[in-house]
Amino acid sequence: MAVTINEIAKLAHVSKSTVSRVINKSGPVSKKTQEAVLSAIASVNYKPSPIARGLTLKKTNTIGLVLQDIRNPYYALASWHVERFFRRFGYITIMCNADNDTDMEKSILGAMAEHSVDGVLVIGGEKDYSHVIEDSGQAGLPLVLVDRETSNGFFTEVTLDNEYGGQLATEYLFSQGHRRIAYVTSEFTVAEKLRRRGYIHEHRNRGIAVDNDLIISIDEQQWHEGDLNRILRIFSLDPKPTALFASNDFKALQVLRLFKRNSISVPDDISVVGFDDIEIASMVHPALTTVHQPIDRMVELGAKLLLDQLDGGSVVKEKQVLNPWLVERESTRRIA
Amino acid sequence: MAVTINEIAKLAHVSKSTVSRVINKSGPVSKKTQEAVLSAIASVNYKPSPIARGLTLKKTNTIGLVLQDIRNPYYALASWHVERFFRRFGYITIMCNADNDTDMEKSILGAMAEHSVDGVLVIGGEKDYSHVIEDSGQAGLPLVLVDRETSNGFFTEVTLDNEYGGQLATEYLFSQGHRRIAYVTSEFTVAEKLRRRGYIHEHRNRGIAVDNDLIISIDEQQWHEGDLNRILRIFSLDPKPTALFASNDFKALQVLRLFKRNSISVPDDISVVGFDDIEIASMVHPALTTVHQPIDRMVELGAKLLLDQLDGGSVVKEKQVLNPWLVERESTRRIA
DNA sequence: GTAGGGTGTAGAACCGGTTTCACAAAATTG
DNA sequence: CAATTTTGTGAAACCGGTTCTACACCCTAC
Repeated sequence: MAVTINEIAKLAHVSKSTVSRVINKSGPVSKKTQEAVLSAIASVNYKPSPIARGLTLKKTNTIGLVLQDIRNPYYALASWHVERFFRRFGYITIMCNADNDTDMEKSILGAMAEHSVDGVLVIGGEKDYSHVIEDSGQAGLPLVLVDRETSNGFFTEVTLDNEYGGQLATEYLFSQGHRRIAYVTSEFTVAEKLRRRGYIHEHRNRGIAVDNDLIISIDEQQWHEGDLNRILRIFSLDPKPTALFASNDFKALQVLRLFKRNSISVPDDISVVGFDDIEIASMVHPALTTVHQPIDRMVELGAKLLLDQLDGGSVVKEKQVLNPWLVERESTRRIA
Repeated sequence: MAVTINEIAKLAHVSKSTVSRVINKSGPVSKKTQEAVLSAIASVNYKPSPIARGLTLKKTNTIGLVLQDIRNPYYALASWHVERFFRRFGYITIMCNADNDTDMEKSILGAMAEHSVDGVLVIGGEKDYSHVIEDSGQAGLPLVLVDRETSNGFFTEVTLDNEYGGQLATEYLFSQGHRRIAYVTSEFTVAEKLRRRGYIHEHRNRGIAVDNDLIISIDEQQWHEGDLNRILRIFSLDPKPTALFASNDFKALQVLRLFKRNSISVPDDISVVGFDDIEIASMVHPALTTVHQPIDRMVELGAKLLLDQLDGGSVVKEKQVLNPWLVERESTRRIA
């Protein structure tokens, strides 16, 4: 179908090895033949096949991207950065969703190895990663983990300091005069557990006791009537909380909606802080004060580390931890 | 690195052609040798390389997905469906963002052809597609377009009946007793133009004159102060509109936010209808009444058509048009 | 009993590249 | 000017598969 190296060789009256040399500058070629080959290439718009090339070079210029669910804006944004980054360096990105399923993830990793990706970037996911060590170790596949906490030090990792983030949100609310701060979370993810730790840690720093009645953990993706009531019940506590910290923006938005329906004004009746700073956070009313997670930087750092590995650079089997920061918007206010 | 067909051949004391025959069931093999080969394969966990295979078979089990911007939830959802669909059939999806740039799109298509994808699915994008005909035609690459209006009939296409959708929204508002309906749009996309046509068409059907003062076209991605004021000015018209139709949910959400800031109640003071039914539409308060675009079906139909083409089935160079439907939520109400 | 028709298998060619090797011609050196 | 190195090039091997061809073997049939 497409034009091959042999035809170029014929056209330029040289051998295919010479053509290869010209293309890759991999050996001495006289000025004259080089021009002949180049013009032959140009005349038929020849592009060497990455497949054939990959066969001998063991390099496909393809990287695998494993994420949990592209429908989640968090991963969508991350994958946007990944694809953009690697395209700049001539790589094509293969994207697969693991849907928070470890088995799926394993099979995806297998498929990627089969398809001879040069390296894999894994973003997110909560379970420990030891089960893929043998697979990836066996394949010797360069692997970088972004936003995935693991206990072992086998991988190159980039994560966010979630505990510090939880502390940041809490500290901010304290600084705004709040003393009773509710915390809405789930115990699904490692990140959320760490954020909770930050919340508690900051209370300790201030010498303020943590009231467990203020911590509402809802272990459901979809909130039901009962869950909503549990949140509303914080208003019958004495003294009432004046602020609420949600373990992520998605939860914060649902809280915002709940309050609106029940004619509870934010931030007049209660201040609300989220976590992640997803795009919608600035679009709702009141716009959400939240802890910003610099996914762009995390992903780019991860991508860069992977690229370094591919280019034969030193392998950094090290955890890089980035810091979040607080973005002040309309959902919080200072109180007396 | 990885184990090859030659080692299997050696292990099973047969030739590599026999191994190939066993794997692909492409020729007669005795029971005994088959078992020997199979057990050799199992013993070392051999997986044939898709790269080497692709070289002769000209089939890579890879499909290219071109979209405008994965950060847009619309495309994110679409790509989720695409990836899921093709993975079921053993295909890997390569995803690239064109960022609404035709040149970029062209180069992406080139890169995909180079990487020998078996077919390409293009989702969205507004410009005419004729510029890629020569490229893709030359490469003979199977290509399916989803949600991309083209004038020529060169491609297999799946689109939404946007005009009907515009009509649907308008008709619904009429049926709820509204007579003065504002329309907020931009003239960027073909889809929006068609939706506007539906809005006008439905007015004609009802014998109601279209008031051009009610049509507000803002040709900016990001709305500024002046744009917002233009929208607010509809309330000084006489008679005031009682409903507003936005050409997409993103605009509708911004309108909702604008109204909230100006203490205009939705749906009490004015009803609002959007278009697309993006996920956030049901999460805001009041939840948005909108025209649902069945991206899932569109994408799956497109993917299916592409798959048919890959499997050597008949090529449907035909435009398939799906219908949207209205989803009633909280942002609209019946008036006297 | 031997010609004809399947099986079952190995060997070789091929896919489209890269790379090693050999060798001739040109350039450098003593 | 002979000896040696450098430069330029083609032939061949290789990457890991698939497929075509050839051939041996066994079975049926006339």
